[in-house]
Amino acid sequence: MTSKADLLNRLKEEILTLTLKPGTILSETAMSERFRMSRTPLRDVLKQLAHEGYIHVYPKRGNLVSAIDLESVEQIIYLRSTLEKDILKELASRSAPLPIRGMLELRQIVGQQEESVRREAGHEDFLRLDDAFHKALFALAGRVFLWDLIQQSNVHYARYRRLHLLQKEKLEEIIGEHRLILDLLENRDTGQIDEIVRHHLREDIHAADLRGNFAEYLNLPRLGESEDPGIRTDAEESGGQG
Amino acid sequence: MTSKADLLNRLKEEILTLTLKPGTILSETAMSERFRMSRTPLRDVLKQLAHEGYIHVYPKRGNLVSAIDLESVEQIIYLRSTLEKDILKELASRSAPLPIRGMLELRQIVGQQEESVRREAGHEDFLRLDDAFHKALFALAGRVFLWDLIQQSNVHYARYRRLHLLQKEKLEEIIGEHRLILDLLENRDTGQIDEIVRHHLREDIHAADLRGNFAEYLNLPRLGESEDPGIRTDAEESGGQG
DNA sequence: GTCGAGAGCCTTGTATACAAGATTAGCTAT
DNA sequence: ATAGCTAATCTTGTATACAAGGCTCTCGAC
Repeated sequence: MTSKADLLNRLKEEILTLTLKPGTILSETAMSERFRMSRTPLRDVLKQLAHEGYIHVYPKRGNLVSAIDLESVEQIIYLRSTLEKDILKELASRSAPLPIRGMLELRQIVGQQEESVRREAGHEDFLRLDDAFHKALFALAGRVFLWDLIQQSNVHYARYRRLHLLQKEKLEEIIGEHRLILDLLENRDTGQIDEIVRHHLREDIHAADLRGNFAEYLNLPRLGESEDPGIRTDAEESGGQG
Repeated sequence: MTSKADLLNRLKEEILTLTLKPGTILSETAMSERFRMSRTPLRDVLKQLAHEGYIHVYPKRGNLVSAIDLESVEQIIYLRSTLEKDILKELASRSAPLPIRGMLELRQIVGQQEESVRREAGHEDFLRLDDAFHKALFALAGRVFLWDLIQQSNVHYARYRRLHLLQKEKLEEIIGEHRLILDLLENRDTGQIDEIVRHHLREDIHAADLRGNFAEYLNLPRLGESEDPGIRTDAEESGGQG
C-alpha cells in the first residue's frame, strides 16, 4: 500500500522532526513486515537514507538513525552563511531593479511567519516558513539549485535547528531580522549584510548548550568499538499500519 | 572478483574521465554478466551512481550515462568561487601565522604541477594535482568537509573541466595563478583575492565554446519525449573482464 | 501505401530463498 | 564459580525467479 517514494519521504520527515530519535533501529525485516513491502525496495529506501546521512549502516549488524553530527552542523552553517552573504550583496548591488513579484512574495512570507507565531502554530510550521523565506532569497538570485543542494546535505543541521528552537524562543527576533534583510535589499545597503547574516544564521553556535540537554542525540558511541550503542527498539511508536 | 566498491569507483572514474561517454547504456543484465555479479549488488551501484548524477534512470527503459548539465556546471562554479574567496580572505586576514607545514605542502603541489606539465604527464595527472591544491586550501581553513561535499556534486563540473582543458592549454597560466594565490596569502593581501579567484575558476564560462565541439555530450534529448535518445551500445570498449 | 493492433522481446521493479558475518546465550570443562 | 567454546539466532548481503511496463517489429485491415 505504501509506495517507495512515500515511505522515503515519511522516514525522512520523521527523522528530521526527531520523531524517530537518533539511535533508533531500522531493521529491514521488521520494516518489510510493517509496511507490507519486500526487502528489495525497502533496501533501496534505506540505501538512499544512508547516502544522505539519515541513517548509519553497520554491516551485518543493523541500521541506526544517525546521531546529530555537530561538526556537520557547523560546516553547513558556514556554507549557508557564506552563500547568503554573497547572494544578498549581489542582489543589493544590482543595477537593475529588484523583481516586484519576488520582493512581494518575501514580504508575504514574513507576514505569514508573524501569523504563525500569533496563532502559535508550532515549531514545524515556523520552520517551514523560515525555509520558504530563505529559499525565496536564493530564487531571487537564480540560485535555487544551490539551495536544493544544501537541503540534500542538511540532515544534521535540520535536526539541530529543532533542538535549538526548543531551547530559546527567539521567533520574533528572527522575523525582525528577515524584515531587516528585505529593507537592506530595497535600500541597496550592502554595509550591514555580513553582520546581519552572521548573526541570523548563528554562526556562533555553542554546542555546549545542546550537549547538556540532548547528549543522547549527539555523537552516539560507535558500534563495534567495545562500546554499547545504546540500542533501543523502534517498537510501534511511529505508527505503522500493519 | 570485482567488489562492489571497486566497481563503483571504476565506473565513477570512467564516467568522470569521459571514457564512458554521455548517453552510453549501462544495462543491468549486461553488466551483471560482464562483472560476474548478480543484479542485486549491481543495482546498488547503479542506484548510487544515479543519486550522485552520474547516470540517469529511465524507469523500465534503461540507465544512461548522464549528459553534462551546463546549468549545474555554472552553479557549482559559483559555489566554489564564493567559498574559496571567503576561505582565502579568512586565511589572509588571520592574526595567527599560517601553518608552515600547510603552506609548504601547497608550494610542493605547485611544484609538482610544473613537473607534470614539463613531463607532459597528461590532463588527468594535472587535474589530480589541481584538485589536490584546492583541497589543501580548504584543509588549511578547516573546511575539507565542504570540499568533499562539493566533490559529491561535481559530476558535471568535473567532465566540463576535461572538455575545457582539451580546448585551451592554459596550464602555465593556472600554475601562475596558484603561485599568486599563495603569495597573496603570505603577504596578507586580501584586495586582489576576489578578482583572482573569479578568473581562476573561470566564472565567465561560455558554454557556446563547448556547444560547438561537444554538442553530443550536452543536454541529451530526453528519453520518452518523442525524441530519439541517440542510444549507442556500450559494447566492450571499457574493458570488461569476462 | 498507410495506419493500427498485437505478440514478442527488451528493460527495470519486486519478492523471496539462501549465504555469510556478528552477537549472544548457554553449556561444558576445569 | 568462571573461562572458553559452540551453537543458535540475530543482522545485512547476494542470487535468482517472477512481475510489469515500454518499444519494436510484424502482420493484417483498409
